[in-house]
Amino acid sequence: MATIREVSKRAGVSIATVSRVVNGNQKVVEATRQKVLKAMSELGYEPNSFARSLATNKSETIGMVVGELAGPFFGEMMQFAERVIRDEGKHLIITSGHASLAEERDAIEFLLKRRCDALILHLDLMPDAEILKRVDDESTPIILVNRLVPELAGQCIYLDNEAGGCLATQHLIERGHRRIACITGPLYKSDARDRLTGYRNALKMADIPFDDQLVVEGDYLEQGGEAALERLFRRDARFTGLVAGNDLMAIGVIKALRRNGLKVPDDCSVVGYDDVVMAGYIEPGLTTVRVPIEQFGAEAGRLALNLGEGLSFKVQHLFQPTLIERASTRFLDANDDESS
Amino acid sequence: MATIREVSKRAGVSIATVSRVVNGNQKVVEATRQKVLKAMSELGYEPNSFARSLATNKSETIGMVVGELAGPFFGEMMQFAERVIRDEGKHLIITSGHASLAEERDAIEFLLKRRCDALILHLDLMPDAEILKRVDDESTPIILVNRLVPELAGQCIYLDNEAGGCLATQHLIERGHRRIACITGPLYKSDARDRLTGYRNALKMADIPFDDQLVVEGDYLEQGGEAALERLFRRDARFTGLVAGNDLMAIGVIKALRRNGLKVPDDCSVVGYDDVVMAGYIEPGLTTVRVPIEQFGAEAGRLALNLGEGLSFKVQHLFQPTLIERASTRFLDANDDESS
DNA sequence: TATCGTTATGTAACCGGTTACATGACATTG
DNA sequence: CAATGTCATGTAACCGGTTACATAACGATA
Repeated sequence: MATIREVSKRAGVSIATVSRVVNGNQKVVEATRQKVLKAMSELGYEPNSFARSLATNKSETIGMVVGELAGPFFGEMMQFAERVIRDEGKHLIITSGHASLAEERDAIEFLLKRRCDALILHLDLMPDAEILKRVDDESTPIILVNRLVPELAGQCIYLDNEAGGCLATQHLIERGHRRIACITGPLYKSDARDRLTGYRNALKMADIPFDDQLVVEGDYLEQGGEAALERLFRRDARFTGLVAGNDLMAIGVIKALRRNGLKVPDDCSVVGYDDVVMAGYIEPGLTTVRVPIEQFGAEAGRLALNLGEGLSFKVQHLFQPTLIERASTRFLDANDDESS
Repeated sequence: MATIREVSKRAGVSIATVSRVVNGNQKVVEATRQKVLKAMSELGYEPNSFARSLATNKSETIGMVVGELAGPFFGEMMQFAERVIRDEGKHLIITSGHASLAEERDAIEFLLKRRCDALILHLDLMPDAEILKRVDDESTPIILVNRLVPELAGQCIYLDNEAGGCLATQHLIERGHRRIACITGPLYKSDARDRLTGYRNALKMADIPFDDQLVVEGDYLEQGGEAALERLFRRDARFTGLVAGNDLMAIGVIKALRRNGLKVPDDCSVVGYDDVVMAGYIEPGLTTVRVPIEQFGAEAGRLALNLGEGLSFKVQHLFQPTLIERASTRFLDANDDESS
């Protein structure tokens, strides 16, 4: 593998001149430039990225931590982030937090050691306080996706989850439902709390009294959705519609309803949240709140490039959810009443 | 950020000694070692990975090219590969080939520039010859996943696709089907050809004559599955069962059958291939050939570590498919005959 | 006690770039 | 024509590690 010195010798110039040609940021007379380019291509020269990074203290690399590498949600986010970042000739290193706080910390350390120019973090478990401390301690810019830490709003890409929770609930209210159950995500997560607040707001706007017997805390997992539904049944809660904190739980709910001999949407309308790929494939198609995950990825990538590489893309931080209507919700007929 | 010289000064030793302590490969007297460790932790020293890579010409990084970062197939592969690689303290850089030959080339160049210690490639479009040439030219070890290039068998992790195609077909034959349609993947891909060969073998073993009117070439996409089915219909082909080259096409087929007023499995049994997550969620659950994608990921990771980092894991190269029976296939009754 | 071998540690060259500063060629100006 | 400024290019220090080789300290042996 050719070095810059070999190129300089062959072109009959100094290494500094070769460096200038390679980086194209300083003036070099055209004739010299051509000599250098010729020598470079003859030798098949490729600059050594380690040497460059050592000298410049820049890695041209963005690090990313996701919850799971598998799973539709993260896949699309990575896909779009990588696009944006590679288009600028930078690299994306992805690591997984594997859904545990220790692993999240580990993944971050791992990327910091690599001296990434910026970090895009999708953290499920790390509390705000710890994130803030890290941001203070480290000089590496940190971008947070799908999460709003108020003190760090300028570094966050997030969804208006209150609006999303409201949207899902209003969809059912508009279709005549008044007894609407809610299976939330884990309430230590702000997005789960926000979605619940949206649910309450929608009820209030429709003058439907809030009934805490209709609310259960879930865990964002499919099994958790089933379990939450069982809990509602045990309470003898009566409802004609249900909003789930995410699609996975909604899918669990639909399965559990079916197991109990109930049909969706005939006996109960169900709304999900996220619009994962599967939502369009299950039976019935899941009505859900769409999170623009591709845009999350792309914008997080751009923000990382801005903060870490000194570029200046325009970045949208706050996104609004939209409702995707499929077949899991229906209008309540005049003669329908409460179902279990 | 502290450097090795600062640590050496603080500990009152030379930089070489610090380096020895950090790498732990040469003898250092325990008392000295402790002094160095103390200085290191007091200064919060982290070795600069660029400097190290520059000196050793090793990056401690494995590069990976996948077709798409999104999508269930690749997600799981990445997940398991990353696990294995990170457990050894190495890094995984993932880039996407974005389903185009130019992008596959680009992705490889990209990783080579980074001087990865080994490359794990999931290449859809690059022909064998080009891969062989690259392997010859580059000194970086290359691992191929889900693909067998005969000359490079020791660097491949692959499935017995002939057995898989046979398995899917036999499943239908055992259930009384004799007119079995086959929608293949793109036949320039060896896996698609192998699966087709498996289909033919199964027929031969059951003394069912091969009928090329029952075979259509597809493209491994959902839409392509629908289109392929339409083509079978236009031929007036009659069959009671169908094996698809992958799950996506099988899903397309099921949709198209339903659009034509036919029920699965009542009017036609359908077998997929891959066992993607969705296969378990669609209605009816898809009977399919399971590709052990997690193992592909893990083994590819281990092989990369062996070849690129000098480790010596035991690696399994060839995997056998298994059949997952769900609800999209059924026994043919005595009174059933040909459908559409 | 002189000599030798062993072994922990130090010295310095090297990896391959970037870049501040020096240099020298040439044009411009009084 | 000397002085000055401009600008392309060269020189060399530096980034922060690794490691071959040199060195010094010490114990063993004759």
